[in-house]
Amino acid sequence: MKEGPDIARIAALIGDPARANMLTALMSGKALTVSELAEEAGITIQTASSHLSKLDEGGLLRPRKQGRHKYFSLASDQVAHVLEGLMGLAAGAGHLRRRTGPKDAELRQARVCYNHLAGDMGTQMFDSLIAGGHLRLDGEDLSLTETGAGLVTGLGIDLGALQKGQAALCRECLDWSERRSHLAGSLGRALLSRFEELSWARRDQKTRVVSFSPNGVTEFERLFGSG
Amino acid sequence: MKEGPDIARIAALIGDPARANMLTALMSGKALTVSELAEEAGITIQTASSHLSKLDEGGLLRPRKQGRHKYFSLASDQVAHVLEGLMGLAAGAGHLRRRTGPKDAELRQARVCYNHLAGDMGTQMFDSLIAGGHLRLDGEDLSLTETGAGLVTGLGIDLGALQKGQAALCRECLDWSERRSHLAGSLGRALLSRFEELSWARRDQKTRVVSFSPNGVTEFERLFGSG
DNA sequence: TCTATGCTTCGATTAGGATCGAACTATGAA
DNA sequence: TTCATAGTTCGATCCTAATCGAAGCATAGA
Repeated sequence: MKEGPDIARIAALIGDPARANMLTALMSGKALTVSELAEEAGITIQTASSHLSKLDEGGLLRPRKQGRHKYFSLASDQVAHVLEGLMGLAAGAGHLRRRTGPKDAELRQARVCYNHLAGDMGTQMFDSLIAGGHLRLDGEDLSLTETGAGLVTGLGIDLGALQKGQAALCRECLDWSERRSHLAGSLGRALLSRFEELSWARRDQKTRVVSFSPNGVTEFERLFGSG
Repeated sequence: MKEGPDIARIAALIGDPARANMLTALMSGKALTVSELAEEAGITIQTASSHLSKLDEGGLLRPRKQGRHKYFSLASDQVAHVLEGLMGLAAGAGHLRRRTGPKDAELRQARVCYNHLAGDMGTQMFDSLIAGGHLRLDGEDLSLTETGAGLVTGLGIDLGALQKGQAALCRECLDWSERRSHLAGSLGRALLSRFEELSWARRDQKTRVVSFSPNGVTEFERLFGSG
């Protein structure tokens, strides 16, 4: 009678309207701050903070501190999957929220974040590397797998030289427009440099926009295509 | 900001310990009466009755009156699927319930997930079917190949009858104890039924444990052996 | 250093709902 | 009919947890 995992704890976490609203907002895949989630749920920041620590403790969220902000995203695809299932039960047809309208299209598509690729293409590359098993995320630590090393070397990047430096090879970076992770660290920097060397991409001199050539787009899609 | 399906309402229904216990009991696939479910949850019949009408109103259960008894079962595979997903999250968060007894080991080896085989043997069968080319996984879609159809028919299952129903033939279901996929859908259900018909396996009356006979183990290994 | 902002903690209040006793209805058996 | 069993409804109690004001930290920027 009392066997199996404690499903009630998790379900009760999702079962509060305020928390459910926050989780629904996070289904966009974006990371959101405490204040944003508070507004999303229609409650004060204090209350939101309390809710978020409960959700975190329950393993549903993944928090990341960045400066004085604290970003939350869903802990895993598994969580998203369960939430979607619940939505299916609740309505059968209800669906996701609309996205925020693109303001500066070029910037949102591809731009430089310090020294690596950010924006839509940055997150796409990151997601593809994870999905393809080239990059592995263990808690906070990001590491390159063997197949990932092969992919990078195949692009003509000297991995040994990168590993000599004292900077981390792989790091997650969260940027403000997509609110999702993309690849930073020395590898992230090397990849963008390599794209430029291959004339796949070119940085605009005055803005942070990164423009891809037609050939660059093709190659990028071949390597990191979502289809 | 309050648009979209009301996931909180459904999750709150599952989030009460007493109701969660009843739902977990119903994961065995059997229909249970109000009194049985009350005992299962450790509450009085009055309270159980109140809970059950709420679950019914929420669309999670399917009630059937039979004489002066009222039998409840889960409303659909979809409900079972969400419950199994929640178990996966709970198990992942380390919120396993209480003592791990010998029952727990049996549950992990082979159990009923609503109406199909789960646990170690469930995932083993699934993996074997994939590896043998009997089942093909394309993204989210799972389909039976020609050789798979042959295998199933050879077991004495009427594939044509299954395909007539409106339920999906093959579906993936995530296993909370193994954290891997096993086979759900009408085919998953048919396979378990067939194992029972052949006296290879037998469901425990009170728990979700599935016990295989010595001969059943042999046959199962012959068909889905990992060697 | 000082100020502004983002978040957390503490305490008090309050509302919702889980629970059970008791009474009531419905079905089946004698 | 009368009795027994299964389930529902009602009312009162009680307890959990959501909520927010206020104060306390922590970080960024000047």
